[in-house]
Amino acid sequence: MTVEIWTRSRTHLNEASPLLTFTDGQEIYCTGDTADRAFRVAFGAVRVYRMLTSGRRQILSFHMAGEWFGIERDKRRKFSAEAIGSSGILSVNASPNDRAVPLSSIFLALSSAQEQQLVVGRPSADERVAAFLLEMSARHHGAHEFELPMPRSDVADYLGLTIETISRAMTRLKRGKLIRLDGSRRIEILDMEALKTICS
Amino acid sequence: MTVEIWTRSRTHLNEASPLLTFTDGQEIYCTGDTADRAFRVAFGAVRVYRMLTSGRRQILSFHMAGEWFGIERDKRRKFSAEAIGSSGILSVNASPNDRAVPLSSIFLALSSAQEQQLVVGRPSADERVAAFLLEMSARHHGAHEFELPMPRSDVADYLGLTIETISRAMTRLKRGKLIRLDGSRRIEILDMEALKTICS
DNA sequence: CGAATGCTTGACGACACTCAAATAACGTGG
DNA sequence: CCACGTTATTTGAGTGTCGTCAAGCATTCG
Repeated sequence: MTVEIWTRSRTHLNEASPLLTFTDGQEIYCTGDTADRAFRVAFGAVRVYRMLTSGRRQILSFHMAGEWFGIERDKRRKFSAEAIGSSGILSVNASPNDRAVPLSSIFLALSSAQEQQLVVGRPSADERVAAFLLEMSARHHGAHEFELPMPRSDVADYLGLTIETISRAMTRLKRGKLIRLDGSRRIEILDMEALKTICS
Repeated sequence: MTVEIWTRSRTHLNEASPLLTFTDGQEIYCTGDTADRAFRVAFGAVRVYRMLTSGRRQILSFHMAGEWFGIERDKRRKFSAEAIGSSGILSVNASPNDRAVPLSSIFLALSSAQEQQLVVGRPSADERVAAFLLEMSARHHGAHEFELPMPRSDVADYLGLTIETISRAMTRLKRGKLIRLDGSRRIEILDMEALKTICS
């Protein structure tokens, strides 16, 4: 159930962009839905994923404040989207070739997918986790210290690893003085260059 | 060295689309080049890839006749492209938001990248190889029998595996009567449903 | 026919997954 | 504010799978 709070802006004269609020884990859209609208994160975060019949979940992308998501080519959605924590989402009634969705955001989605394709193609767990931390840092404007909005299970399904392997990789990076952990969510990158070297 | 043979068509009044021919392994563009043109495969095939400092090569995508490639967001190319076998390429002088490049091809690139992201995120070699064979079949209009244009080493770098693992997975699928091999390039899919089941 | 290349198969080690337990973090109600 | 229960994360032990190294085989081309 989505609750409409207030109308934030209008991108087109006839298209309202209401701000919807979602609680942690709440569904924003689902595989099979008609893909007749695009979304933008106002606050909080979002995960876009697909379930396999085996029960495995594969997360394609995370989206933070300001980012567009839900841009799909086909009429019916191939993926699902959920809020991570309490989140605010702007919904735009827009077909894919509508100008309400900037072309740059489509290219950004392409670029991100290609980048992530290369990350999960890496053989080593440390490389994937290092790449993930660098991506998260970049999303926080290159900050060396930031908070992960998602639990380990999300990171695991994003990197194609298990939570145990994520945890062990984190521990190795911690022992190597590349990062510092404050709780499991708060990350401080101590050696950015070393992380980049791991990713080659 | 690229050889211009003849002018195939004109998508804009001021933009020629010459047909260029490339030999096996010949470079079409390279990381760092200015991304001021898009390409389309006339015949043959193309691999788009990136080299890591470790010497590892990661192939992002293969492109067959009729497909667009070389569409990148940034001014300078992040990837390289090579011909697979003797290939003909149409070159279009076009910026990303130029209408010479159809929006649908950008969405196709996005969709393909997301799909491949999910394939390489799978833990098992058999799943990746099965997904690859299904993709290749789909590219041949769903044919059950087709010829792979690329060697095992390309498949390996595309799936994030080694040639040995590719070979073993192929052998397992062969032994399970899911496929038949005629040489190493010619594939016949004997049990399409079983392949799809493997991919869940 | 011989050499070169590409593919397959085998042996072995390293690393990630599974199952299991311990610890830490979190939320709730007293 | 603390005690408790719940969930999340870390750590440990053992197994399976993939990568590495090496050899054997097939295919192609001169």
